[in-house]
Amino acid sequence: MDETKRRTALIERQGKRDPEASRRALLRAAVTEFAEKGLAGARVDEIARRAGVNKQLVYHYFGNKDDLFRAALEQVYSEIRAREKALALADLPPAAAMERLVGFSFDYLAEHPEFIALLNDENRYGAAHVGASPDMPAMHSPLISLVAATLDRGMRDGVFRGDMDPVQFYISIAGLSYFFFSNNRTLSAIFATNLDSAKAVAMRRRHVIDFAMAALRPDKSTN
Amino acid sequence: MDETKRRTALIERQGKRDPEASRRALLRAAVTEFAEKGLAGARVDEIARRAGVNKQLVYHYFGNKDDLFRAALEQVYSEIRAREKALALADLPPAAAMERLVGFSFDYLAEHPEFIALLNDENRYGAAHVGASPDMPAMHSPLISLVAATLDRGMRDGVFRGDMDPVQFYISIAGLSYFFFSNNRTLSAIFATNLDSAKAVAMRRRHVIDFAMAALRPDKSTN
Amino acid sequence: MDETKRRTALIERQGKRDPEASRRALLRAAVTEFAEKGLAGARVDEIARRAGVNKQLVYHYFGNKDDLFRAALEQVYSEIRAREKALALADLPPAAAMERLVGFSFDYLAEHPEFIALLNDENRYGAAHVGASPDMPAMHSPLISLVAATLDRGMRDGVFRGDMDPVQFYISIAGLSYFFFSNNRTLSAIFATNLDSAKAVAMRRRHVIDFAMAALRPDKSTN
Amino acid sequence: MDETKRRTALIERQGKRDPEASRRALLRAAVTEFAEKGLAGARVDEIARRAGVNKQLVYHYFGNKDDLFRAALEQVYSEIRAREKALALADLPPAAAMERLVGFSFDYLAEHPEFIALLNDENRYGAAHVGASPDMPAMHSPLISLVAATLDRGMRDGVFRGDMDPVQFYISIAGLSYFFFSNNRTLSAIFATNLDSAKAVAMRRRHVIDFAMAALRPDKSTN
DNA sequence: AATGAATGAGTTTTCATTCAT
DNA sequence: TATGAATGAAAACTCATTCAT
Repeated sequence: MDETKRRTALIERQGKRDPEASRRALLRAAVTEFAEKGLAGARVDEIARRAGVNKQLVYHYFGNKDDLFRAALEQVYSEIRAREKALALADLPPAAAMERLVGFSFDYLAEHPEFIALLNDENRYGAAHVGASPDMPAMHSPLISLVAATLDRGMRDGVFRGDMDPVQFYISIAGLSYFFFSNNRTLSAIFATNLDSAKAVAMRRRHVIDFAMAALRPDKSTN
Repeated sequence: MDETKRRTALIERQGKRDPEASRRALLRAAVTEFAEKGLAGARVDEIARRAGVNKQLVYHYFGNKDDLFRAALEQVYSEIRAREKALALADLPPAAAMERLVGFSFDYLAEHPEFIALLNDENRYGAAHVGASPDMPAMHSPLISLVAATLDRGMRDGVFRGDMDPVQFYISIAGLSYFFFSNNRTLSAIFATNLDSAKAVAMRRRHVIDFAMAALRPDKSTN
Repeated sequence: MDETKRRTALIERQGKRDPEASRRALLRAAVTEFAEKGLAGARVDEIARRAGVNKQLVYHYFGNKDDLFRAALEQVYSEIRAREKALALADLPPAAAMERLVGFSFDYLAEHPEFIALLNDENRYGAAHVGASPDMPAMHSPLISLVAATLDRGMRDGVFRGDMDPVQFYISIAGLSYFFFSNNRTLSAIFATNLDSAKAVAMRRRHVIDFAMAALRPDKSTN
Repeated sequence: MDETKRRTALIERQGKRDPEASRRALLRAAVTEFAEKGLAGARVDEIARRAGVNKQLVYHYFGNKDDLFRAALEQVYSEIRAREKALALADLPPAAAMERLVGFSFDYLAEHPEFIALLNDENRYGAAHVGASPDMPAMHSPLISLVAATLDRGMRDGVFRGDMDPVQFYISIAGLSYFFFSNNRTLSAIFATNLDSAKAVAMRRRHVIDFAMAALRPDKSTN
């Protein structure tokens, strides 16, 4: 009895013995640590420390470091997917919808550097974790459908050029933003400016939207 | 005589007693290993093994693992810079010159995955190595001048729109190609296609050039 | 039951799962290894082996080799301090008390060569570890108070000369014993005798006490 | 001819190709490095660097690190021996001679910390190097004869007590000075004073001479 | 569910020494 | 005599993972 009481007190005091909370804390800590140091550079010790739980729980909940990375990756993917779902582009005219999509894509990367970091690492190792997940395409088909539908609407309306492949277009608009953020530091060094400032980011945002929309214009010169 | 011959053979076979060759071999091995595994994942042992020299020579010639990474980075940067210098865009009309520049940028990344890999790692660690190198901006100014000059010529000729910032434009054309290669594996998984095939690469190449040139066209609709 | 018994046996045999015992074993092994080989010559591997624990525990419990040395040093200092406290000199008349102190000082060094060895090393490196410890003076003030009090009593009684500085005196009596032990081997070589024999040690002990007490006598010739 | 000229120029320019000078430089560098870092802590690379010669010369001239240590030890021993020989105590009355001897012993250690450092290391390793040198006792007999002769003269004159063993006495006066210097840093820490200052050294010098001479006085009280 | 202790295999780095000229 | 290159063995320290409770 006494022992039980002691434990209960401990739990209440420290907020422990909430398995789901421990799991969540670990996952959040993993995303941060993997983003900062990469898969190879991240430390299991540090992840547990950040999460405020015992290191062994990593193995208890996730199996091993690699599986924890996979879970972290799925976590960030599912977060962006959820945000994309909420975009409601169908309610907007095609040009406005597309601008919104490009802007969202830019803003999301601006606000989620950990997404970029995890993706880079995953690509370094040949997308071993993502590749092992058979439901990846299904998970992302809504996105490509969204792009395709908006492109279609714009083409039908005559505001977009008629020969734009949705996958290529998606990669292009993603690339315009992604590269700016993922290589921000070396670009800053190369061009001897600080591309990390709020002003530089805002400028880039305008350029990206403008650049994408310009590329999408019908080619009047061929008339 | 025989002794001399034996020795010469030994030297040729094993590449001994040629310090410059040892250094070069280490640097080449470092580029490969760092590209494959990243800074944290790369193994000094493995680099020495690949180079066929004693591990201690890494420390002898380069100081430590970090400095070796810096040297590898400078190596790949200087290689692309050398190629860029040989472009001779001034001899071409602006549109052709720009297409060539975009095409080159794409092709170089296609052929040099190690450049992308090293750059990604450098950015993960906040460009610590590039930032420490004071001659980085100077090293790359020729490139941005090239873009600016070509843009200027095209704008003067009226074949390019008049409001294109050269730095933003450079980042955009680089991003269109870079993202495709750096994230090739996850993109392949997401879209359930193999973006690594020769055919997919050729298609992407056409798209990138087309996309960039389209964005560069003067806006006829505002006439 | 059987399983429990087996486990208990295992624990007793191997000393597992007793963190305090592991720590103590490491500290004891460190004192020995550092005494034998010095800070630079000591091997962390060997310390762990001697202690019968995993090498990593050194880093787990003590941080690094240097901190382990510091801990070993504090250990030997605290041991001699504990012994000094137990001397109870105040109960003896001054001359007897002083003889006892000098004798103790000699005996302690005779029985604790590791104390000398660690001290020598600490001095070689500029007392970096001791210097970093702010409670060193406090730790040793009882000793110097003891010497000062005994000297005072003897001077008041007229059995000691009146102008003896306690710090200088302490250094002198320590030096008379310390040098004999710390340089025992080279002295033996130089004088072509074995100063390590029980007989030689006993002779030296008599000499040291006699020498110190003689130096302490009031100077009758000045009457 | 041309080759010869080139070499001569090289020699004159760099002062190389003077074997004896190289040897001397190495020995001097070895004494310093071993004194600072100890036998285990000293680096052959560093010794060569300090001497300004190629590392291989260490092996060429001295065999290996251990033999170099032996040579360094013999070097410092022979230096103090030379100084002791020049003392000319026989010309002074016994008390003055003895004061001079004690003072010299103190001053030499004050000015030659490297002697103390090398000796400490040699003792740590069980005087392995000194023990291997068969001419050690012979090398030092002049010293002990000097002490014995001076003691004898003083005893005959009645200014020294009659029962002082020369070896014990030598060890005592050496110890009074040696311990102060060898343990200067820890003593400073323990007593919370700086025993390294010129003033503290001068004070100690007076104390040591006084202490030794007091211990040497005939015991008037037994009359 | 949770923990602190413990481990073995590895990783960077160091270093005395030898090689080839 | 002198040198720079090269090496193998070992050192400190790290880290993912498992154990015992």
